[in-house]
Amino acid sequence: MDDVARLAGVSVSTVSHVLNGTRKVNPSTRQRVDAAIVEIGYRRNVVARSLAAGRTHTVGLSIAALTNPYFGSLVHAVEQRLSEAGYVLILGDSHDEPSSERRVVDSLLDRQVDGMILAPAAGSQESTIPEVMHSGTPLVLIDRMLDLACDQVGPENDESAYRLTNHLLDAGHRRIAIVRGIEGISSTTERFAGYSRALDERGIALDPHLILDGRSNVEVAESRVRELMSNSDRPSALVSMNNSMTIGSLKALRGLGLSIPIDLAFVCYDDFEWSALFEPRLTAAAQDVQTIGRTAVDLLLGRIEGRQDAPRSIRVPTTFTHGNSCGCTATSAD
Amino acid sequence: MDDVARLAGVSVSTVSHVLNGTRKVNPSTRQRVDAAIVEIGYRRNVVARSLAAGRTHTVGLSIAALTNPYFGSLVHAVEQRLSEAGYVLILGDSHDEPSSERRVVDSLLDRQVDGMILAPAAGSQESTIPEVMHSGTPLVLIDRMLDLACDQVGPENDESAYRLTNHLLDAGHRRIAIVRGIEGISSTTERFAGYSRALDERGIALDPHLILDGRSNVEVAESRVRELMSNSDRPSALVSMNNSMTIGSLKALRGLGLSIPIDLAFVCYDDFEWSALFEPRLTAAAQDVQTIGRTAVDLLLGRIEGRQDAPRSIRVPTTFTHGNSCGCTATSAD
DNA sequence: TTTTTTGACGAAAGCGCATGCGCAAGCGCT
DNA sequence: AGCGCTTGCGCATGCGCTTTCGTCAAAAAA
Repeated sequence: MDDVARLAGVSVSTVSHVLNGTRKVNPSTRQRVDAAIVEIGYRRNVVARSLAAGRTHTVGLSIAALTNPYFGSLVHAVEQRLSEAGYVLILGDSHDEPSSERRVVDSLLDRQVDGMILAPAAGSQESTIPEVMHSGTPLVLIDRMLDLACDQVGPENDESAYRLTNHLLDAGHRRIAIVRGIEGISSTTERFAGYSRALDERGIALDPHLILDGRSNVEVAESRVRELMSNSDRPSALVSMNNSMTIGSLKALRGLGLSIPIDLAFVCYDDFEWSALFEPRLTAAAQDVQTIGRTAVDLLLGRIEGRQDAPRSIRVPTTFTHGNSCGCTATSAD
Repeated sequence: MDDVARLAGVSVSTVSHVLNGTRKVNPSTRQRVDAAIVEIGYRRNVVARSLAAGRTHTVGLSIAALTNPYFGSLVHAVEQRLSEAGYVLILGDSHDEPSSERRVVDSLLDRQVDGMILAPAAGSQESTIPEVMHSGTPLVLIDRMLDLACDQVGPENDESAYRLTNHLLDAGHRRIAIVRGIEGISSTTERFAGYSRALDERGIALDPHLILDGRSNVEVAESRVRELMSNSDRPSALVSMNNSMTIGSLKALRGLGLSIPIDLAFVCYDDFEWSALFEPRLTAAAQDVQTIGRTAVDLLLGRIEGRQDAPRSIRVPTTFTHGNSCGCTATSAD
């Protein structure tokens, strides 16, 4: 920048101002500066700029498990919105482990991110999120809701699970099994609550044998479902609580040579891009990942801009898709 | 840091040195410093550190299309390796557009990334990659190979496509159609070359009607395949050149009520996590995304560390999976 | 005792920018 | 001519660190 200033015959502050448009500069001067910039091939140093200005135009995203395509889409949505707003994305994966999450978060904080979006790891350490809040860095939680006073955006869980379960109940099923996701996160808890509520309303008691913990891991889900379905007293229906659980379940069923919906009615939370070409078509509650991501970014940018109102907690509704995996004949049934 | 130094009764340089372990410090002093750090709740400012030290410990990744799950996995592999090495990932999406790519790359360069991994956008501007090379920032190209003197790592294309095509030829097919990906990238060119070569070796001329350009877009592929298969003189086999093309093709076939492999033998480049539960099971050449990502990072870190040898160009082989979509009876046939 | 070596640390000069403060010149006005 | 006002720009400080150079005392060698 010194060189540019010298070549253009102005001071560095003027160069800085034409670069940022932070104050009026005489058109002719501006041109000289621009020319000098091109001639030298000058490139601004954003690190120095960040240090001097106290802002990095950087947002950190700590994702729980990049392996999950759901989070992949989330990253995509977030990146897109951020870059539109002139921010840059720093990505970290916590592998759903509290200690990793801690490292990621610390690293992001050290890097002076202007804000942070966090998909809490399962069993996220008590201290790490409060640490962020305490640091003053704007924060919004995504996907998994916590009982904390900060902005959050996630999918509608309870009602969607309730609806899926009810759909099976309406079709006459009474022994409905469930494969849950990983423990300790709101998604799992709330979706399970919706399932319980639906059963409860019909006076059906929860049967522990029908409650499977797939721990959000495809292999685990597969083996649990395989076990369940190898018994003689199989359930007549199964509701899967997230995409990994669905893949695991389907693998298990396929492995056992069972077919949907003949041997088992099946509905699931989360949908897939390829579900349209899958037989049977899945009856599912699909998340609107795009909206979740965008909303989170908008919320965050608002805070960065200085918004001071009370924390908001936003739920993005799911879309119910009726396929034939549930085995019911209704077309637009509920 | 000033505060810490004051509280510990030492100079800032000592604090810096205990923080970084850059010179011997008397244990008792070190403890005083550590205590002061904890007491104050001090957190290092990586931005200032980067400015002073001239290194950011940051690597930029410009991906061609985050929407594609393949790139999602790539991001995951890269992030993992980087974080193991103590680096942080800055992510940008070029949406397969040269102008976007330009912006992303410039932004990364401005941010003083220590190195950069780039999945070139289709039709990447002539100038943008040379710009990076010229800037002196270590660079490795990923997924799509270019005719440039820099490190590159991508999948084996030609041979894999050759093998897939040959597999169909061996089964007796003679009219074999192909859905290609987006133009102007090595993956498309090389895979097509493999296809051509296979046909050529059997003395079969290329039939323009059987060469479909899906432009790496699911919808485009779907409509092209639909067109093709609506004709009376259908091919007896189809080879799809990447995962989006496969989804598009399958959608089209399903839409037309055609079934694989009865109405059409099908093989594809790229495999899916869910392909195991898909009927028919796909005969496919699967990329080893994990290896590609890791290799790229290792290459890059080497350069960052100062390696100066000639640019390497690494091809990661694919894995051939024999399903039943090809309609042939052989079990381990080729 | 004197000299050399070594270990432990401080002072200060930047790194490349942003930005508050201030100065000078030009303007219309009284 | 004197006044306030605007426009256009330079000076200099500081953002929070790293790192070179140098100091000083204690230990080792002479």
